[in-house]
Amino acid sequence: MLSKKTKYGLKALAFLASQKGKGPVQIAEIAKHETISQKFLESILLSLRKTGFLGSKKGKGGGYYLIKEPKEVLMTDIMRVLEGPIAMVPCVSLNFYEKCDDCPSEDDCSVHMLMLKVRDSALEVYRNNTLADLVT
Amino acid sequence: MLSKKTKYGLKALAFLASQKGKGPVQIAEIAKHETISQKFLESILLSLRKTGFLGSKKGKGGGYYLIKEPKEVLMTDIMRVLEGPIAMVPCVSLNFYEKCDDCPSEDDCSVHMLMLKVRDSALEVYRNNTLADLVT
DNA sequence: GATTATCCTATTAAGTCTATAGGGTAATAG
DNA sequence: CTATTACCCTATAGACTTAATAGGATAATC
Repeated sequence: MLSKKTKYGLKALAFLASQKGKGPVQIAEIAKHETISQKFLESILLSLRKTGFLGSKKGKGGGYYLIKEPKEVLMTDIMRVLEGPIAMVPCVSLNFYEKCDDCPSEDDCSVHMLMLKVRDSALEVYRNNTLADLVT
Repeated sequence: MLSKKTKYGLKALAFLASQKGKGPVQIAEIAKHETISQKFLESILLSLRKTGFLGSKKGKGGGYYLIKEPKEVLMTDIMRVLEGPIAMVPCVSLNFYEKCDDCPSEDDCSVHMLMLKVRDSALEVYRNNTLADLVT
């Protein structure tokens, strides 16, 4: 299940991409347009700023804006920041690898190979889509 | 994230597939071999029996056994029973469709199309893998 | 009829997710 | 310089889900 945080984050990013070139957009405007709790959205945008996707400007006329061109922003990078690992088990995660605590051996795990295939198929989608693809 | 229920269920099914032809296998034996809490596994096996994947025999010499040939059991069917929807949002789910409560319109949702692609890619993997593929 | 092993319900402990509260800080306009 | 605007940051609470446990009921076998 996709978390609300990720879903709202994606919607906000897509909205900002569609407003590209019009200067900073206020949280309140994004929240209203996408029907998202403003306070919750605030924390999501903050994390997107800290991870380098968004810039912000304070005070009157301030708001959030995209730093890169939508076409340059891969879905893999967005998803990892918002949702975390793309893999469904830590033992097949590229960026968040961990040994599964309930598995004595990865080679003997009947689930390992299947989840590897699922991860690869998801990765292919995310690698072939950018923020620009969310807008059109 | 894959739930423990699903992971344990898959491991149990794979073990039963590897023991195919040796008669019923006791819960205790499966739990020990896969290092799973026996009581928790009990409830998982029960749900797999109620959904037609496993048969069971009570009393001495009893246990669980596969009903179909491992090659005949598609991963799509197993995953839907154990994990639930394959889609990451209800609005792109084939078997568990629901309108997203936070979306006024699916056509205007920037996330919808992407999640459709992710679902399709996962489906392709699950449709091309059977229980037999977990064993080898 | 004693033993074995599945069947079934209820409950709890832990963790995560979503959202809210309440104020602090910086920039801008006049 | 001061009032206003809008982002910044931490803490916390409520709801929900998951993982696991407890305790016994039921059915089959020897």
